[in-house]
Amino acid sequence: MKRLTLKDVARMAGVAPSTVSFVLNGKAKQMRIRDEVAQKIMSVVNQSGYEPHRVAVNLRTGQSKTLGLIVESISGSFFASLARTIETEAERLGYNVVYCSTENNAEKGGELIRMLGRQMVDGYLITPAPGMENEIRRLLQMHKPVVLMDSYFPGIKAPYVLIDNFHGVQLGMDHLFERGYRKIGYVTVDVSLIQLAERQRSYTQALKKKDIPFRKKRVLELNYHDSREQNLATLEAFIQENSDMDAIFFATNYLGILGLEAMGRLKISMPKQMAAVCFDDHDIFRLYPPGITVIEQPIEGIAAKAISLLMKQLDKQSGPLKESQVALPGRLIVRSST
Amino acid sequence: MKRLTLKDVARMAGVAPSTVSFVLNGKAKQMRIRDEVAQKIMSVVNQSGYEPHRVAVNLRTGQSKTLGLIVESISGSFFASLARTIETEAERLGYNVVYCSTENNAEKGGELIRMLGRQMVDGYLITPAPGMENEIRRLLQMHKPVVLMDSYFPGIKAPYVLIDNFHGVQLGMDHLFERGYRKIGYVTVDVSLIQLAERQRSYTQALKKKDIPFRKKRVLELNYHDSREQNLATLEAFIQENSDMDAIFFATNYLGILGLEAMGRLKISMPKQMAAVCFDDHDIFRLYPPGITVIEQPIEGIAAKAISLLMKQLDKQSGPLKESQVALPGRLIVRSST
DNA sequence: AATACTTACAAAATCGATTTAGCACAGGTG
DNA sequence: CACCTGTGCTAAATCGATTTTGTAAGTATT
Repeated sequence: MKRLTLKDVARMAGVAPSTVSFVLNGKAKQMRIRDEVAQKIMSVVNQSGYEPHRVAVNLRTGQSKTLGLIVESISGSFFASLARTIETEAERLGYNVVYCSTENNAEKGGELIRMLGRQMVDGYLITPAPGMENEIRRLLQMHKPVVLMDSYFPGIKAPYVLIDNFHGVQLGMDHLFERGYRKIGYVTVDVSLIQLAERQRSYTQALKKKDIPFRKKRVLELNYHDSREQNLATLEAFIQENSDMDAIFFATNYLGILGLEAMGRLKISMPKQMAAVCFDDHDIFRLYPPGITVIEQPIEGIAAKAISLLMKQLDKQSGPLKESQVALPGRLIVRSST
Repeated sequence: MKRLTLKDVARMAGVAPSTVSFVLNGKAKQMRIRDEVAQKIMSVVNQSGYEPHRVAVNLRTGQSKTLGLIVESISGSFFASLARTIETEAERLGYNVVYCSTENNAEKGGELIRMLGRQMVDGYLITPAPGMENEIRRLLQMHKPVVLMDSYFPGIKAPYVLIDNFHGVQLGMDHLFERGYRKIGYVTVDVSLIQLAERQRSYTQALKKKDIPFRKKRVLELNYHDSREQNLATLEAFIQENSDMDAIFFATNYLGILGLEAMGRLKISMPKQMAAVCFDDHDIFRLYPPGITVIEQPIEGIAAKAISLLMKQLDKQSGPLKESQVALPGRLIVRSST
């Protein structure tokens, strides 16, 4: 009934525990174990179904074979896809993943990192939220393997993987231009994330390239800490004040959903009265009539690349990681909102 | 730079490691440690910021202070709310949570349970999928603490917590009756989950109570393994064949979303031509015009109760758990689809 | 023939905690 | 004075692996 231990296996095979360990860890050659003995051990292991005790291994080696995945919100769809890919990818490499969400709360983020540290995860995959700078700096200082996803901090030189935000917005803007839209509004939010800045920069650049004058009135920056209702009201007012707009670009899917609701309330028909493009896809954009045109993030790609960067760090420092800042292209999905 | 160990603390306090351990684990009284010494130790611990090495504790005590949460799909909204509550609740009790999704795949579910077992989680919170019966039975046999959520297996006497499905459907049906609907269809899916059976039973019972004859034609059972497109087509056909229906009850939110799409395609306006009620809420039901009336699951309640049942099992068997099969009432949220 | 070097393992230390058994001293009892 | 009982702690065993060191037997070298 009790768990089979290495010692048991050793006794059954008539050898010392260390010998079994060597064989199981592929050091048979190195330790000059006879093939005969190694085979005997392997057969005992297979028959008995012995599996090493992870905790004991962890204690001895200091390797937990566990990765920590810290995301903003565990309910987001971004996380959902991310988690799936990361989990399967990690499993393939013999790693487990523990998830944590910061709920957009820097304090909680730091606490989580420390908690995971105590739990002894081998590496961190983080979608950084404002305020987590110091914790991440600390991780780098302690030479813990880290990869950031979706965003990064300009001052901190940690490897990261994200969508090419500039290019993504450009795709959307080009698409709008192609369809003949010119009076294009932009809705963003006042969170100091680099990717939001980048997206907005791309918006203004796109206008400039088309020689369309930038109009401050056309840009709405919502307040992150305001209530949903309040933001909805602000957004409605913005749309009404810009009644001559023919399209709106939403900087995040949260904003896009808000926009859907606002336009629904104002009985503005899409795309007749106003077109809409949103950065980052969402279930609802597929289903909501008439379907919203979006820039889709290459989430699987991001996850895969992030894991691979992390593994490179875990792999007995194989040099200081060149090409460690990666931006993957997004994809335009055209639906009926444009 | 290195980690502080118990031994270090002991040396700093001028006592033996065991003494420190006793004090830290609240066994000072029991072991007759003088208050003076205990206080000295505590002050050293606080000043040095010592924290016990979880892995070592785990190895010695066999307690990982970790719970395994296994859900169908990590992207579902049910999971999202569940995970949040469970995580905070667990943290409060000094436990960590690792998540896993079965992706509706029994084989993967079993594998996960075994993986978690190797990882040595102390207890399991599971939303069971068909085919996981044996793995769950095995857990019970090994006297592993388990609590099922959202569903259960009639043959297996494991504690579970779920919404009162019968009552929930009744709420929805009563609401439909109240609004004058009589020709009510029912859409379900052919997964052999007890909660689906229960919901359907409630539907037929509700009709009977109102002396409305049950008509087989009004019930559609979609095929789980069919593609989304195929099911959509089947559903459209069903709606067209039952053009005299005045309302549809969808048994799950997945089906409800499918229904939304079907009715969108058929240009059936809600609630004018046909009303809709769906079991289990979803973001989209709030946002999709005109808003779908739903039975909301008391997810937080389920999570809290499940944790508490699990803790009772972890608590040095405090008797064989009476009141271990809990059904919590759902709540009707009336929106404009009825 | 004595020394050195391989070979093929075994023994023991180690990771960082918990827990059981033990030990020295003080005070009380017969 | 011998014996027992508490007190207040320490020493050592333990959890289940990995890894370093040790060692006996056989072969090669001088």
